[in-house]
Amino acid sequence: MGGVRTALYNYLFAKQRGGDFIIRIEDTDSQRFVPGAEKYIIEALNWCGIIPDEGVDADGNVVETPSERHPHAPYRQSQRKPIYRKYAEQLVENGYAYYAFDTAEELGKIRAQMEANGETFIYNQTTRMALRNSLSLPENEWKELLETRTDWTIRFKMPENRIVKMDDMIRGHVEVNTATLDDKVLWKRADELPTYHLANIVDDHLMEITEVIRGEEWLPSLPLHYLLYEAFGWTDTQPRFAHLSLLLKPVGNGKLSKRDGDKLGFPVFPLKWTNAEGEVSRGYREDGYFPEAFVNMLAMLGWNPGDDRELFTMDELVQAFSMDHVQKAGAKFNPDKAKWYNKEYLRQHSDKDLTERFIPILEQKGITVTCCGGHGKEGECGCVATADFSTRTFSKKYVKNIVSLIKERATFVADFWDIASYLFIAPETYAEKDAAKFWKEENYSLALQVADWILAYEGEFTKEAIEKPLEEFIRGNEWPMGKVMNCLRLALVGASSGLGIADIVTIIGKEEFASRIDKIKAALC
RNA sequence: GGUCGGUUCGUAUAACGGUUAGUACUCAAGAUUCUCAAUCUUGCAAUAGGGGUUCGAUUCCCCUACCGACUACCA
Repeated sequence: MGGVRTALYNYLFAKQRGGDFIIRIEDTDSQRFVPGAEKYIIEALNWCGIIPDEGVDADGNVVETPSERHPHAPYRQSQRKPIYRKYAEQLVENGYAYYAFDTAEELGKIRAQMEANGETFIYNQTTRMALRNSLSLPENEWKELLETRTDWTIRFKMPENRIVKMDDMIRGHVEVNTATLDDKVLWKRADELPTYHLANIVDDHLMEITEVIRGEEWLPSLPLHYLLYEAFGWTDTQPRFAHLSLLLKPVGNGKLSKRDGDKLGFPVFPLKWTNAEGEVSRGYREDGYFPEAFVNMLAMLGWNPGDDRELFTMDELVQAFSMDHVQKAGAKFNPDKAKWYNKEYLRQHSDKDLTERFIPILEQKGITVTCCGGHGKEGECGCVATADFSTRTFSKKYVKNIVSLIKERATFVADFWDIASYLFIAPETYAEKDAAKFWKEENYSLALQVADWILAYEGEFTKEAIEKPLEEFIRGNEWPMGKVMNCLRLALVGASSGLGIADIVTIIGKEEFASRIDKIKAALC
């Protein structure tokens, strides 16, 4: 979710200014390669409607060769391997970086030892001359190491006492003294790949990036990045930066994690994700969220339009987005609000669309949905509502009629079944509490008379037509409306819930109505 | 520990020196209906604490507290 939000803000910002949104795959850590992750990211963004202008082709593949539309390809850093070394070495030549020969194990040892003494190890001005690098070693020695060994790195030579003055589009002016910073590794001889810092600056420069909107975790690296632009002499085209606060867990402290989703019952991934260990994380898509709702909700988590509006299409977001309304503080994610957004979007969807989405669920429940009337004429499907309860076969129009009546009651399409199953299958059982409350002889004897009246009704059998006369009949007899109706409801629904009686009987038809009345008589009388 | 960032109802946020501190979600109550939802109305509920600056601070400054990020040959 956090990643999608970051991408979304980048996208909105770019589109608002007529810019391009570029996908670049930063896969410089061969140790942490996750199969399928790249494809997942692109599919997720695509589902959200965040379509890159560059980096990914129409088939959703990361572009490997430059072309007119993709002048900056390749977009995978692992494929840009040859580019970086010369930039790293240029830095060494100009005195901004140096070769370091300490192995990860050696440094780990020193670090552990110092921590045992309550000290912190930093590879910087205070320690670098005591370590093994091209600054501390005699030239002939380090040159030999450079030739013979393949596990050295290039480290940035952090200036000793400089205040780096930075600007962040969200946070404003930030200053850091370089004395507190360390000599970060920029390039690794072992796999001939850069680290994030070098790759990011070089690629942003080469790809003509004008704005970088990224997570808060990068803020501490910003001085290094500023200094790198300076060392390369690229300050005039240096991008502007914005650091987004993190998404926090709904309860307690800390950032949102997979665990929270599992524990509190909401997805933290846009799409279902299965990791290498086979652990499955649920996704918003699979949970039945509309992408518009997901995106809208995410956009409002840490940003506001400056007024009370809450519902935005992607285009409206592009219009309204503004960096100075991005929140500085971390935002706790609220799963209830996510559901509310989905409910809002659900009712905006057409009955036709919702019907199509409901059909697969019905089929899973053993319901057959057919074209109406079986006339099979092209383009006339869905015109007549038909229902056959014995074979559980219903026409599309029948389903659509129901959808239009129940969609305001649902948050997800998947709720439709729970809300309306009794319109497809007669109740098997009768809710005990409701039966005890309403199914008393003085009530159901009247209700059965009402049922007879309904069955004998000769006019047009629609809700609009029978509603009034039905009510007048009951009131005319001075029968208790609530009690009578709830007896019928018990027969029709099996519980004390659901649509109006007039709605139900006219949807399921007289025949099914009669059958349900007979059924409850046999069961409860 | 150090560096940096942050702090308005439970949550998301508005108010960019002057408001009875607004809105949405959640929750509660009422209205409505044949029930349940939906809907409508109402309600509960906040400027972390302490100092300044100012005629006046949610807003500017400082301190404290708390939260977070970073502190890898990870991104």
